[in-house]
Order: sequence, then structure tokens, then C-alpha cells
Amino acid sequence: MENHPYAPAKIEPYWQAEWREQDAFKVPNDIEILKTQPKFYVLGMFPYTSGAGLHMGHAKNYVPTDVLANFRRMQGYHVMHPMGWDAFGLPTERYAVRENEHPVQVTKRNTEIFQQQIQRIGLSYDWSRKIDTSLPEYYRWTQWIFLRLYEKDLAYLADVPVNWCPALGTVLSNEEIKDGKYVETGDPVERRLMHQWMLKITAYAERLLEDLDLLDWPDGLKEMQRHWIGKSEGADITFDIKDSDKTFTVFTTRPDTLFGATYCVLAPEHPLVSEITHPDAAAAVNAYVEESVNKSDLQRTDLATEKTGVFTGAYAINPCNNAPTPIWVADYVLMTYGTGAIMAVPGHDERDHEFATTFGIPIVEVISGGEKPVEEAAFEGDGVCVNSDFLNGLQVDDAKKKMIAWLESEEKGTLQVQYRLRDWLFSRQRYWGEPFPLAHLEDGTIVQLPDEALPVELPPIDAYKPTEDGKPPLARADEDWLKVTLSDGNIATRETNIMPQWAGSCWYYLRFLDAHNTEAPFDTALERYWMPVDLYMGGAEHAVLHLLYARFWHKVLYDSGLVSTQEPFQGLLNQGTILAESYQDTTGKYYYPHEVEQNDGKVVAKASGVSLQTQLEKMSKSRFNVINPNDVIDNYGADALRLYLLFIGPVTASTPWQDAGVEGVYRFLQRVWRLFVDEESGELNEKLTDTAGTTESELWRELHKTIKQVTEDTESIDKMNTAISQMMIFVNTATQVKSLPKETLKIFLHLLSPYAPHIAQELWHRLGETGFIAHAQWPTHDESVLTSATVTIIAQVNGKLRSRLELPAEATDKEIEEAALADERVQRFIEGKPVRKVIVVPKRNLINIVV
RNA sequence: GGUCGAGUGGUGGAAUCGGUAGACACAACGGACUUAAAAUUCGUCGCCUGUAAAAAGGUGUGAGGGUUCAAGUCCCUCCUCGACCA
Repeated sequence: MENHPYAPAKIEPYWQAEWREQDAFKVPNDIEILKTQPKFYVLGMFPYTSGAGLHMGHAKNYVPTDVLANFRRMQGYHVMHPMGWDAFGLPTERYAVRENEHPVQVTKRNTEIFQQQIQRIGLSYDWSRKIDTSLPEYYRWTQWIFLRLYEKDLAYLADVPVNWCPALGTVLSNEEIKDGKYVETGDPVERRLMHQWMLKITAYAERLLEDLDLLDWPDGLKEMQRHWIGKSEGADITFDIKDSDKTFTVFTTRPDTLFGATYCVLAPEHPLVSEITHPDAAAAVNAYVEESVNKSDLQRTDLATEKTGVFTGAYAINPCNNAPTPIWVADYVLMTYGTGAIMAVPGHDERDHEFATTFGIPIVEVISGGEKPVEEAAFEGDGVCVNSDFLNGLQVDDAKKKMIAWLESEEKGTLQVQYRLRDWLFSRQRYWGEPFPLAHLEDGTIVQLPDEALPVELPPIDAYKPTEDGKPPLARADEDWLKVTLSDGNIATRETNIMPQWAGSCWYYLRFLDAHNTEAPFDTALERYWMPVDLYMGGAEHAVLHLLYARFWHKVLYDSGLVSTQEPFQGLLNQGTILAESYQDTTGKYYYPHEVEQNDGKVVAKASGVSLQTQLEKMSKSRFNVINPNDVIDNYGADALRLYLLFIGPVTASTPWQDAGVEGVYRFLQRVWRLFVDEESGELNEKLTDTAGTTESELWRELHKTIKQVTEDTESIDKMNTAISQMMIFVNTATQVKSLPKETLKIFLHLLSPYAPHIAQELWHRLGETGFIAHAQWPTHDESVLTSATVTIIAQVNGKLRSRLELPAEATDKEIEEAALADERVQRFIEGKPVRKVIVVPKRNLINIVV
């Protein structure tokens, strides 16, 4: 009896166990077997295993990728569809410190919870390939790849300004700081120069930019990467300094405006500042430089903030007209971009204009065409050069070329390409990350440890804080770990920085291909078979950094002959976010949905009666609007959760969560169930017959329509919502017909299986089939079933729908026209007016009569 | 401020290359079943006019203009929202 109605809580765990025990989704690792079939590699971004557990955003990522994996598998592909854990990182370390536990323990627990939660969704992962970036067997190879970068001179030490929090004794990332304070504790943060490992990603800037053209990524995402790399072409121009033998170089994208340069600016950190400053100005300049040290780049370059600066008392010589040009120090110029010095053209640069206005510096027009005089607003657009000697009369583009040619001939400047992209700050002063496979000799030389010495495992230490003298936590390790004897007998001290959280995720997609290889990061033949990733899906927050870093490492591996493709991720999509209603009072305090009630159409807090504002926002703990995927599974089952996430809209769209919508797809699953199972008896539905499907024409046609649409929509990924619509239409039709051929319904179950695998498998089983429907072959539709003897022709008069005509499918244009003109309803609208034109659109079954 | 994207019923969303706007759901309303409720099932459902009910007509995809036999879709201007960057 209990077995009769649809009971996901019963069938889902059962089939999940069967899949697991029978390795239903395991992919062979034998290249000879693999070669017999085409491959498809579909990857969802692996989760950071924080203690918060799985959230709805993960499900929105992993469900569509799973549907695609199931679909391709049924189409006869070998499908790589793996899952693993991004496990190193600061949140885990902080949690461990707070709870006085070892990060290894915390990570073990978190990853187990994640795996349990993910498995409940019924995703078809090959769990034998599971990886964990914090295990030595994995990070051994992260270190190994780092050594390949190091050998290519792509890793170097440099003094760079970092965000240092004295209270915590650690470096923080820009994202962790707001208004000069650490967001979580409010402790002040200062900028400090520190010796840090850098990766030379700028050496790959041009290729990272150009090779975007090879990728099937959304245009917006490519644009974001292009913007981040920020290529600009311009010129380096050298300025002499008056009464001095010193010179400095500026980078400008607008060499055409050199005649309009009325001052120059050095960044406060520029080494020349102290050398050229006039003694009278020294005190003011020093004070200014000190003050600017603690400002972030963002604060300094924000257009909204007032420009500040100090005149050094020194003058540069403008190379094109020998005019003495005052040199200022101002923090809106950054040492890290270009040369740390600019020529300022207030007539044609907004920030320079603002600065010049503030300090009363002359503004000169050198490009004509602005709407307002340059004294009022900078004109940054195209125009014709004026007041510029040999450039006068030229357009901006031509003027740039001519000026660069002139500078080169005078040896005062060169053509220069500049990137916004900076080298990658690659070290952290923390514990829970990959140790560097490097050591330092006493004389300061750095030695790379041999490959055989890997992995360099994290040492046990008693506290995860930096040492009292400011060294990273790893410096707390005992001498056994800290000191390493090299092959030549020398004793060296290990590097005590660790790698940043991004490191492990830069190559994990390669480790999945050969997850247990102990001789190499992965087998070359397997790499050649599987790569590139055909579809990579993840949140838009990774649109720049993770994807850029991974592309960079991949290109280095490519140059070393270790991988066969230039790019790792051929296809890529960002899933949309899930929004939910949140409730806030006027003070900004959030309320949980259960603390809220409707009162006269107003939303108020139950306890206080205070009226609340509602809004749709991204689900997040801090907004009290989170819905847990596991709660939905408890109430409706995994199949309903999966269908709902796909049905609310396109995968890439951000859509609001609606509880009632889940009930809708749940009802659909119940209707599917009742097509097969008599809920009274638990036996098969009496309407099921053994007759061939072709005899039942309406259902058979609907089936083929459904095969066609589900196939196309699943393939396109972003239309899975309409694939489900069509399956609903099929089920609605099937519910109404008198007899249901089993063959027809079995084919339908194939279509449903990638989307709702548990119910499809259970019904497949109940129809007497053995094995897994997930291994069955995907059906194809028969186009001839879809064509019919008559077609409905839409008849328009003056573009407006007036009538529908049933005509034989083979009717000619002329016959259609005659039939339309003879139609009584059409006639009413023609009213004897002369017919001026008749347009027949055969493909659309449409005729338009113009009178 | 810049770049990109998006605005369609009460709601989520459909609509191929410009060719029947609102598929499929949710909510709401009405009928059947039930002692009752739930569940199920049948039906209505953009707005306006019209009608006892129909029929029928008008209008309608953020606003305004344009191209076209035909515009949610293409072009221009504007408004609003979102994402990214500054």
C-alpha cells in the first residue's frame, strides 16, 4: 500500500545506493577503451568547502551540468563529470583557530558533509576521481607545477605594498578591507612594503588577450577579461629636468596631446621625488608622500574624491616645444601603472582637468571639437589638432602616429604597449595552503627543491598565527621541518610563505583526468583524449580572477609541452543567481520569513508590528533569505528540486525562488507517476498496452515532437526550461488518451531521465526493464511523423490576423492566395477595396493581403 | 562616471532568420467529487468595448519616434533596473 503513490523519499535513496554500488557513472581510465567513443568533458566549478555547507547556488550550478552529462552519456559519449573539493583557504583556517581544532579535521568534516549533501541531489559524478586540494597527494603536484613556473623565471620575489593588519598580524586581500579597516573585526589596516612571491602573468598578457578569440564564451565575459587585461597602445616619452641631468619617462595613450601638457605628475612613491624636490618644497612634499602611503589605489584614483597634490619646485622640459613644465607630486598617479609618472593634459583628460582647476594650472586646447571650451570641461573625444605646430590639422589617430614617429626620430620616446594587468601576488602569511617547494641559503640565494622531495608537507605547528617577529606561521615549525639538507650537503631554511587559495584551482580540471597517478600530475595520453573541457559552468564572481589564473597556468603547461591545448575551457557559462524575498525595517535590520506576516496588504514584523520593506535579493545568510536545498529534498525529493531549478527560467538567468513553483513540478512528477502506476493497487496502470506506438497517432506525434524539442533544448543548455515545458505537454496529452502503448512511454522515460533520474529509473524498472535507463540510448525523432496532410494557414489583412485556413500541405502560393481571398472573414476586411499586394510566406504558413 | 545586458499578464517565464504575442507553470476564480477539508479532476484567466451568455471588435511587449506588407524582435532618442569596471 505505502508503495503505491509517488514517494521520492523511498525511491531516491534506493537508486542512489544502486548507482554507487554498481559504479554506474565510472569512466574507464584505459585509453584504448576510451578511444572507441567520442568524449565530452563537463565541469561545474568545484565548491570551496566552508562550514556553511551546500547552498542553492551550488545546486543551480551542478544540476544543469548533470543533465548535460546524462544526456551526452545516453548519446554515446564517454563523459567526464567529476567532483572534488577546493579545501585550502582562510575561512577554514579561521574556523579552526576559533574552535581550537586542526584545519585537517575541519576540512575532513566539511568535505564529508558536502559529499553527503551533493549525493542527495542524485548527480551522476564519477566519485572515484574525487580530489581534495589540501591533501598531500594533490598538492604535491601543485608544488610540482609551481617548480615548472619557477624554472621558467615566472616566479620572483619583490617588495610590494600589501594590506597589513597589525592586530591580526597578517596580510589581507583587497576584498577583506573596507574604509581602511578589516571588515570582520574593524581593526585598522595599513599599507606596508613586504617581500612577496610574484608570478609573472604579465608575460602572458598578450596571449591571454588574443586567445580569447578561440573560445566559445559569452561575449560579456570575454569583454570583462579583455578589460581586466586592459591593453592600451601609446608612447613612452622622456622628459629632461631643468637644471638637472636627471630625466624621467611617462607613459601616455595620447601622445597627440603632448603640446597641451601643462604640468607633469610623479607618483608619491616615485624614486625621483626626493632627488628633484626643491629644498623650499621639501617639507610639504615629504608630508604629502607620507600621508598618501596609507591610501588604497581605489581611494586614490576615485573620480569622486577631491584631487590633492604638492608642487615640487622642479620643472621638466616638454620635448616637443622645450617649454618648462612644473612637476607635481599627486596620489592620483599610481607607481604600479605605466611608469609611475604622467604628462598631464588638462584640456583633454578629465582627471588632469580637475587637478588643474583645483591648483590653477593653465589649460590649453590642442584638439578642437569639444562642446564646451576646455577651460570648462576636458574634451576627450576625437577631433582635429590645434595649437600643436607640426600636428595642426591632423585627426587624432594620424596625430598619434606622427608624434610617435617624431619622438622616435628625436630619440625622445618610443611606441609602447601597456597593460592594466599586474603581476600576481602569490604568497600569503598563513598556514592552510600549499608550502613553497623552495629553500633559502644563508647567503640569500634561493634553491628549488628537487621533484623527488615533493610533496613538501605542511608541518604540525601549535598556533596558526604569525610569529612575534612577524614571520609567517610556518616559521613556528620545529627545526626538523625548517631546515633541509640539500644534495650538496648544504643546509637551507625552507620558505615559510604559502601559496594563495587560487593555486589549487588553477589545474584541478587536469587532475580529474587521472586522479590517482603517483608518477605524474596526469597521464599525457589521457590529457590528449579529454582536453579541452567542453563546458565549464560556475558563478559570475569567478569571471575574471580564477579563469584568468587558470588560463595562465594552462598556457605555461602548454609551453612546457605538458598539455596539448592552448586553452583549458572551450565552452563556458555562468549560471544565474537565485534571488529570494528579504525583509528589512527602516534601520536596515533583516527579518526571517517566519518573523513576518501580511497585514492589510502590508508586510509587518509579527513581534513588533513594524512595517517592513520587501525586496528580491541574492540568497545569503546575512539577508536571512536562504532556502536550503536539503530541506527542499526532504519535502519534495531531489527530482522535484532538479526540475524546479531548471524550470524557473534559463540556466543563465537570475530568477526568484518561489515555493509554490516547487509544488508545481512536484505535481507534474505525480502525474508522470500515475501514467504508469495505479495508486490504488500499486499495479501498472490499466491503460498501458503492448500495442505498437505508431497506431496511437496523437500521442505518437506528441512524443516525436517532444523528442525533437528536448534534444535541441538540452543541447543548447540555456533552454532546459522549455524542454521541461514540452515534457509537461506530453504528459498532459498522455493523461487524456484512452490507451497508453508501453513503447511510447518508455521512450518518454528516456527523455525524462537526465532531468529526473530517480523517477525515470524507478518507472523503467517497474515496466520490467533491467539495468539503468541512464545507460540506454537516447532516442531520435522521425521527422515524417511530424508532417501532416493539412496545414493551418494564417491569413492576415494589412498585417492583422483575420482568419485561419485549413489547406492541403502541398498547396501552391496561388492556391493559398485564392483560398484566402475567397474566405468570408478575409472578405469582410477587404470590403471591396483594391488588393495592392499579396505576400505568401510558405515557411511560416502565413499570407498577408495588403489593401 | 564608463562598458555590457535586460525591461512581455497578478507572478516565473515562452515566442527559430522580423511572420499567430502570452507556450508551460504558479496564483486567483468557478464547477465536479467529498459530511467537510485536503488531494484529484474539468473549466475561466492581458486590458477595454460588447453580450443574459456568446459572437464580434478595439487595444496591448518600459516611453516616444522611425524602417517594413509585417516589429517583443531591426534603427534613433529617452526612462528604469541589473552586472562588471572606475
